[in-house]
Amino acid sequence: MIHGTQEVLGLLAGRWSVDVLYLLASGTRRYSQIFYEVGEISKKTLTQTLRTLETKGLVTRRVFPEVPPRVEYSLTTRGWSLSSLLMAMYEWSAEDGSTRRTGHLRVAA
Amino acid sequence: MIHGTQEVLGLLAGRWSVDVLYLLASGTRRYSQIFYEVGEISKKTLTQTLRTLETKGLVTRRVFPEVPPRVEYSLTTRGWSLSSLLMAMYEWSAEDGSTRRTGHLRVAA
DNA sequence: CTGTATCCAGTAGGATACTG
DNA sequence: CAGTATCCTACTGGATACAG
Repeated sequence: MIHGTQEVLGLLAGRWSVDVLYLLASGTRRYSQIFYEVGEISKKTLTQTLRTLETKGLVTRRVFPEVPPRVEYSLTTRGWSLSSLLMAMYEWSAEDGSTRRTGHLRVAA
Repeated sequence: MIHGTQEVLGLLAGRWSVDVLYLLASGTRRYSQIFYEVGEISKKTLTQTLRTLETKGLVTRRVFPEVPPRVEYSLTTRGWSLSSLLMAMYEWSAEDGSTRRTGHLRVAA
């Protein structure tokens, strides 16, 4: 179990993986779009992050042989699958937040 | 959503956090027990990991004023709550493994 | 037994400049 | 536009020795 869990965390390793994954979960993006939308990242790190995510089978890289070059990134099926886990983490943190404030779960009225 | 997700990943940051969490999920342990059961960790890093988990509210540290000293670590409620998320990650990785081999989910006969 | 103190190496990631 | 190349800093964690 430890191993499987670490495997998931390994997929999400790196400062920017989650940001990129969330961004691509809202649609295919070109390199420069990601670069600007994701925020403070350097090009070196962005390229590195994208390549790593590609190697892990989470992201697809599609090159269009044009001038100037165009490269589009999108989630693979596996990437989409993993994004549901990202949502689960977000939901846990939200629930954790209200639980820690109120001492119990807030139930809809 | 990114923020909440990163918060969860922050709780699990560090090479040994998940190992310690899983270990404590199987019961309270003394310092030296964790040290030996977790494997290759150094004492410095173990102490650091435990203190960090304590600060994050995932682990409780209980000191018994004896000679020689005894210190017991266990999960807090929040730690238990988070461990269900660890299980979700494990289950995703297991499902991911069979899906990637077979191309579809394996269903019980 | 349960740590601290000190030193050190490996790695992630930023800054900047350059390329096809 | 979509990267590479180079240099550099900060942080994580291991090794070892020492302490209460």
